[in-house]
Amino acid sequence: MQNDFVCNNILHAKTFLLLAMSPIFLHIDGNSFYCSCERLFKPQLRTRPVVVLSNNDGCIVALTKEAKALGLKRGVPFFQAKDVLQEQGVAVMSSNYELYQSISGRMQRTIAGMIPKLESYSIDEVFGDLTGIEDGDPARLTALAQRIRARVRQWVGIPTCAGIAPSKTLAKLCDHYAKTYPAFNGVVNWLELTDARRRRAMGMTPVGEVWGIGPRTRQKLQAMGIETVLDFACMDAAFVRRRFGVVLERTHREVNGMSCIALEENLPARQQIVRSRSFSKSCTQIEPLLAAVAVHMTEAVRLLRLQKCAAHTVGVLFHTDPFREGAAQYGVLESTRLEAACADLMTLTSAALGLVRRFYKSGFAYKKAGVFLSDFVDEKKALAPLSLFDMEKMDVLARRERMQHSLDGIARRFGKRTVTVASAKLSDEWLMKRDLLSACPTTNWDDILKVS
DNA sequence: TCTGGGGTCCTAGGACCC
DNA sequence: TCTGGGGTCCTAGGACCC
Repeated sequence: MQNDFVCNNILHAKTFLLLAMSPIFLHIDGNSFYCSCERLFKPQLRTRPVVVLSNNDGCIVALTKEAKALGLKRGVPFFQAKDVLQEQGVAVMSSNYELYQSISGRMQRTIAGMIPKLESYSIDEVFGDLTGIEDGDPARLTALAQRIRARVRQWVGIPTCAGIAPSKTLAKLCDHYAKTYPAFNGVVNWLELTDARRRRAMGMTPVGEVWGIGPRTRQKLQAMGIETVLDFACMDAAFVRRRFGVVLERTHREVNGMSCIALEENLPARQQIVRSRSFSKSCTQIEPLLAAVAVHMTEAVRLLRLQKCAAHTVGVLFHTDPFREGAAQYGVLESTRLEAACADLMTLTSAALGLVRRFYKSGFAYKKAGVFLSDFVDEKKALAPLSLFDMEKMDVLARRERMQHSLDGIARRFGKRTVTVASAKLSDEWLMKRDLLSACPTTNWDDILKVS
């Protein structure tokens, strides 16, 4: 009996070890996600190339494959591409994050209903853990991925691609292959590829496509003759570590099929919150800076309270336009540590506005402003440092906290722009330019589609 | 004329301490 | 002749991601 028990345990341990050593990851993302969201409620766009612009309609951040086929590229300034866009009849849209966030939620909830463990990695991407599912049978895992794609397509209306592999980095690479080569029909499963095919695929892919290899590292690698993913995979691990550090070493292992980056189901709380925006045009007065900081602080505090934290440090940033050569430049990045951590709009806003007044200099044309919060503590511990010595101060803070609570309620019920601090209304000349903005039919009653 | 915004992690170097 | 060594904390800068 005892022996059986021990044997069983060893067996279990072995199975567990085996599973732990060979996890299987899924990566799914929306095809040209922002563009697909725009197409969702505008069927007439489905047959046209579409691009979506960054904030202030600055540059192209998302394009459909039809737009890519015209030679357009991500990151190109709008004004440079304007002629081509017009000539080719490309539909051009401003970013509508409210819409994209809402569609993203639908997409991720749909996927979450089909697999046990999910990591929401970005607005249009998820990782899933398929370890132990479908008996680990590669063909059945591919079929599962196809079912997920079909359901997202049907329920949400967004086209996706998927990759399956023993590491997150490889799963993402497989997804890239699925997008690049239509013959795969939207899913590439590393486990189903022969060794020769894997090598051929890696040999055809530029090393910069790997998750974790940015422009800088790509340049350094290329200077050493490393051009493709295959070249990179064949490098000596110790050399990679010595020359590039532990981060790239991890990526190198992942590319070789060794999982080093775990699935993170619960996103760790943020350690800082930054809100900033470029202005639609440069501003020389202090009022737009104050207004922008007040508006950004409202949103920053909303996020802070969402993760149930209080901030001990509050800061502001504002600067002139660095792209304007010859113009006088001035920039500020200043913060202050509060006596006690807090999460109320009044205290944080007045601290931030104080910093703006203190460091503002006239005679400059400002192009961007923002706020940041850091040094977070749990909201329940926020008032602790004061509690014994300064009852009066604590009373004020507690009252502000109660008021903030009411503000939260109003924002939830009537919308987040219903009540705001007066400074936010000082000026609107800095507001973002979004000339080509679409409606928000999934989050705004007034925009709901009418069938008649 | 015109060039996004919001994050994270790692490393190197300096200050300080024992 | 000869001048320690290790730990911690902080900050700035660099690199990456979408």
